[in-house]
Amino acid sequence: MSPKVVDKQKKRDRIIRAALKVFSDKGITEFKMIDIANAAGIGKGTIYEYFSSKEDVITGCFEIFMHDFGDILASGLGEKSNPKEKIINFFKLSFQYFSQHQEAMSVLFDFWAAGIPRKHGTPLIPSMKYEYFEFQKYLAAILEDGIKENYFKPHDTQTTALIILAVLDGLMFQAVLGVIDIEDKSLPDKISNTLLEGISNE
Amino acid sequence: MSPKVVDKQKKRDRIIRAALKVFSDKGITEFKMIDIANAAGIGKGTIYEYFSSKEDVITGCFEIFMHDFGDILASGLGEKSNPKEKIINFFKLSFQYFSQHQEAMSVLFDFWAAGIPRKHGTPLIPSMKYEYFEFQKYLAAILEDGIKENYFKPHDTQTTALIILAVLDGLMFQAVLGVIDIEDKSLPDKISNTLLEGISNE
DNA sequence: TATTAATGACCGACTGGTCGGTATTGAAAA
DNA sequence: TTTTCAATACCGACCAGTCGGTCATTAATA
Repeated sequence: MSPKVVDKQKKRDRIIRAALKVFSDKGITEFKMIDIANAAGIGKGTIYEYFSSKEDVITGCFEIFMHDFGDILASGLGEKSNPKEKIINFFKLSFQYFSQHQEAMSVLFDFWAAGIPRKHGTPLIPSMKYEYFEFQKYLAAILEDGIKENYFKPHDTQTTALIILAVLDGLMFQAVLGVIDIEDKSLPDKISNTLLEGISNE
Repeated sequence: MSPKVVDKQKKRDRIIRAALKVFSDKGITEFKMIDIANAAGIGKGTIYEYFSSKEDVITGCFEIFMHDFGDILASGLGEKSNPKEKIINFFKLSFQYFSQHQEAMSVLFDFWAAGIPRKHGTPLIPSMKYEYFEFQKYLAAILEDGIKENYFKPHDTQTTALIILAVLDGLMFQAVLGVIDIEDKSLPDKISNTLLEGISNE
């Protein structure tokens, strides 16, 4: 009377991991459902037991992706370091994460593009804007602390937070393009130094 | 004995303009050839008189796009201004261009994603990396001048050039996402000020 | 044996590209 | 001036291939 039973969550996760791998090989615009099935070692129909549609797989992956990355940052930027160190570490941790998950980087840009609102129709990933605001708030809070504690001069922290995110986005793009080397350990320092000290003479 | 003759280049251009409009409505991953035909007021078959394939239309548009933008920069950053002003103007001109061509911004990210190399197969826009290097060289040269003329302190100009491009990429993304307002005239100044002076206290 | 999980053959909607035919042009012939 | 005609431009119905999603069937489990 007891039926066959599997760990639904675990299997869903296995499909997502397979999907992320497929995304990095073929890109979000090119992959087929059968690719994921093959990568996960299951039948195509089985995917539909865990996801309602192709779109659902993509958004599911995006959520896992952002969640993972957010966790890395939150646990890496502990309370022990000062605001200046936090900003430096933000870049270090990001670079580290992406160099350990090279396949995630190119996927990121497909997600980015899929989050762009179009004149007609909803973006594929509507939560993108929300996620972005979360990161902005997080960074702006660090900057505010830094001003209070005299590490930073008073400035528009919301805008600076966006600049920091912009730099990170742009650099990840350059890494995927092959313009910079994500493994270059001196890069995070150079970047944070530029942002902190500027390039102007005096 | 003389056949009907049309200005091939002009018509090709008309198709590209129509395509750019379609791209911004539907995105590069969603548009159909018939969309472009309708937008250009011609038959679908006619497109294939001017382009060999759907892909060819996309890469053709990319080239026009980069060409246009490069021209704007080259003519805007005249020889009369000093290196510091040039950096500031780089952001001003870019913002101006994209606020005047809002439809181009979201297309830019589709291009970006289409330029990303995948493990299997060639990227849709292989010239992306090359174009990026061109912009980097251009900016690095301005920075070198600035160091020589004592506007900037000595630093790694290649990396800074990439940071500047990264900031621009990231901000355009934010604009498309609706996180920042591209019309905000104070933004280019804030950004160049941050890059020039830094945020550190002393 | 009851119940759930897994499957992959199948369906049908969709679309890139083709191609046979039509329209337009302007120089040359009448 | 008018007609002719060959070269070119244009068109959209059609074809062939593709792929997301379904569901009847089978397998596994307790």
